[in-house]
Amino acid sequence: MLKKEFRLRKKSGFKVIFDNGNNFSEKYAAIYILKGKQQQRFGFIASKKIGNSVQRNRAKRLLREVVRLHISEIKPDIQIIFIARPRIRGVYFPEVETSIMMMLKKAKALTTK
RNA sequence: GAAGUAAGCUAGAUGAUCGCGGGAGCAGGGACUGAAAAGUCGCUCCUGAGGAAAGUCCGAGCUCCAUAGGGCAAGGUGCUGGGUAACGCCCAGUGGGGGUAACCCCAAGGAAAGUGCAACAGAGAUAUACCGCCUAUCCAGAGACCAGUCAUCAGAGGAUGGAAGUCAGAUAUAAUUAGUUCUGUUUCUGACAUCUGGAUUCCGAUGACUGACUUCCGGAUAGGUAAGGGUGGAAAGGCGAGGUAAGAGCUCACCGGCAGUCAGGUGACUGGCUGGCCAUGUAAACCCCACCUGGAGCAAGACCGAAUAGGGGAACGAUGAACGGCCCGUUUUUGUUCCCGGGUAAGGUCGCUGGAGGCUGUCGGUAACGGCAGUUCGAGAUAGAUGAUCAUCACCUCCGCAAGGAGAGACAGAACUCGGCUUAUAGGUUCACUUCGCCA
RNA sequence: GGCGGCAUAGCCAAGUGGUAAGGCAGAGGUCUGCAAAACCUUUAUCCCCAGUUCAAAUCUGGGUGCCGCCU
Repeated sequence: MLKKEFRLRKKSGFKVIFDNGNNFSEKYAAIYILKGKQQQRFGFIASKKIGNSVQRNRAKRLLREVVRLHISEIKPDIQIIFIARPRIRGVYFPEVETSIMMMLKKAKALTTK
């Protein structure tokens, strides 16, 4: 779990990103991404397609863990919404991690070293 | 040892690193967000999912609507007694059903208050008479029997006869002889048996007619009957005996049900005695009886803050609104609906967890449960915490002689809080009991 | 989180305990020189599992899936 500072907590915050952001997707998740001069924030969504509440919570925790471990690599002025997809059920963390990081790199959300 | 029955327990453990929610303490100097209320950012310690947290099916607390009131309607529950804050839950019993048994299951009041429904089949579905059985009368017919008449046939019988035969007698004759002596032949008479013939009569059969009687069959009418038929889930208690024209609880024995009564039990109910014989099923159909239920739900509701408008027009309107089925009653004074235009749409805090709480002991109670004493504090989020990685051990499966290796680990995530029910669930484990087999 | 509703053939659907209407679509056939139209035929685990009843799509209980309302 991220600190509250880095969470998207308002409905309008989500709405702005959905309306103006770019979207990417891959096997385990889809993302909406918005770059600009805002506070760095992240949101996580798991719909009922994913499964019951245990499976939905598990999906969001995996995505949060990816962000937590790699937050220093992500650009500081960016807001991202992660949407879990049904195939994430039963998958272990390392596989999700590599997959998500590949996508973020493709979306140019990482700081260039 | 095998197969079961029942009641429980558990729901991997330990450690390390990096994180998250909550509480307390420290720092209270500051920084940031915001219009404000308020929130975010540091360190230490403590703490952080379940037996079902689930389904939301019942019951309560709590909050608002009136201090939650009355009647009707509507809904729910439904053997008895107890437990409980309450319940549709639990315990103990009663009755019924299942199982060899341990044990399990049952929405189990009333069908004799009334109404409805019971398709198809069947004569008939809550009362019937179709077939059948029985009685009486009538009609027509048939068969058998009786009497009479007629006809035919068969049989018995055998009159008057006929034929040939045998025997006896008489006569004539031929030959013969002593001799009508014997023999032969002819004719006649008699007897016998055979064959033929068949009158009257008798008996029988068949047919026709007449008369009388009885039986049977068919039909009609008037009744009696509910044994039997066959349908159906269900056909007027069951079965047996007596009884009857035929039958029938018509009578009787046993069983079952009902009513009354006596005894036992708090009661459901059980047992005994007596009586009479009537009752289809369905109430998870309406209904009757007893008991229960006011409505909404923490997105309840309260407070703080910001913005704003107590805007304009039209219609309805005290038979209004609160009041969510109706009436009464109470309260309120403007209310409701539609149209036009404007504003807001990233509010916050409390409610929020110490409670019908857990654990231990003891006492009462068959038990559910309750009393008393001691002890203990175990989540409180709001885009919604409880996670990720690694190591060791334990359990299960597979490979392997082994060392070891590989894999799997269920159902499922608090959302105001409790008590239940129901549903999902890999495995592991404890105690008690039943049946069968084997050994001693 | 709370409250409420629905489920009948491929689709739309009627159905008051007693044989599951109807329309569209599909398939086959009749008709036609070929089509269209018309006509005929055909297709049901009444979401699932139990219970009540002689009998359940219907009544009752439990489950599954879908939809809607309340900030």
